[in-house]
Amino acid sequence: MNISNILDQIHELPEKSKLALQNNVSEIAFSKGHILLKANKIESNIYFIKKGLVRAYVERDNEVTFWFGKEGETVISMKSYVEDQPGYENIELLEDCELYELKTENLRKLFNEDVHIANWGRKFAEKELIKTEERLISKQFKNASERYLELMKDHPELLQRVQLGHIASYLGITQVSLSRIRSEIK
Amino acid sequence: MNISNILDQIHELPEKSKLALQNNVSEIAFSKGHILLKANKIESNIYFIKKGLVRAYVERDNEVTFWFGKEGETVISMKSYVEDQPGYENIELLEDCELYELKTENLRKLFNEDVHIANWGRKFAEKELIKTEERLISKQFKNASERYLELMKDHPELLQRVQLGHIASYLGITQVSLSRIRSEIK
DNA sequence: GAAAAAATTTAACAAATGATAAAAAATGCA
DNA sequence: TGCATTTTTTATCATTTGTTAAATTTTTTC
Repeated sequence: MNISNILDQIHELPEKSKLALQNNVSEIAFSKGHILLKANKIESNIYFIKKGLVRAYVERDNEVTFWFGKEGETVISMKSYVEDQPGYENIELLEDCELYELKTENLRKLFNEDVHIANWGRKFAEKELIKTEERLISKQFKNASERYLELMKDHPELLQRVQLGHIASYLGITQVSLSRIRSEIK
Repeated sequence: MNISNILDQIHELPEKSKLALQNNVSEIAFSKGHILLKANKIESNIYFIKKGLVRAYVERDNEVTFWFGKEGETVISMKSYVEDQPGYENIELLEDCELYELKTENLRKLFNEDVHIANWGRKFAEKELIKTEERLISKQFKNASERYLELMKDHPELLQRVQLGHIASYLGITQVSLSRIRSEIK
């Protein structure tokens, strides 16, 4: 997935604005297991995933996974990006990844200079918001097995690429409960 | 809470841009029980709450409340606003309300014309996103009584203004469970 | 202020999920 | 290939939350 497609997929941009963004993007690769963003730290970059898979998790007694990101998606510490404050999430690579890197600082400059890029950034946040809102609502009505079936339907490839412990955590249940649910479904 | 404060609280705006926004805002009042936004309908306005309290809920077998809005907050069907598609939420007034009304269509025009307003819209979505993300994470680690205590701490006034059935639904539990939790805490 | 309606609590039992431990299966690596 | 490690499943019991119904309290209305 190339950077031009990724940017357009968020919101279409005039050629000139898109180039301005692309000029601030560099490519970088890390291998599986690498921690890309760290909790309790102000992050100064955002990343677009060219290839690979990552997860966001919060540490408490246990680790709670609350997001998976794959090709075309954006890796970002919202707290850093929006409020310039340390975020709560760690981002771990679940596969070797190729990434596009963009400095938040440069993006902010572009937001102030170019109305198209400002609206692109607005669309980005709006779309993320809708996804998050839908998950919150799903969590509020559906029990664990319904949420599992929903995930299988919407993102079947995740089940191939992610170990079940992380999936269970993402669904808000223990791995043991997920195993039980899976055995009941068959 | 006046419109100028509300707009600035989202993100500060140069005087000229703020006036451009304010010129598109009109005042309107409805009484308790009124349904301000309807599910399965493309909404063409957004509202800022000058005075009063509302809730957003989704209908299934039962009603699930997933948001409360009070003075200074924005009432919006994200699906309509972002994707021009019918939203899933109803917005009901829990108290008599005074509102500022803004046509989505006019706001969109301003987004394209004024970089300050585009960035204001970006900040709005970003801040809403952070709030939603925090709720999702809270839902993922915390059990019902922890979430109740958190709500009591962060928004104690809600408990005075909203009936417990709605609070229970917002917390993702039944009213009976909430009663049990409340009796165990005392 | 009394009757009616609505909201909240209590109780008893059912169902879903968690915790812990052990067994089985899959994966990684020498 | 075969051993060690990690992941997943299974089993048992504990805890939390849901369901239903009834009792109590609060609010609304006449």
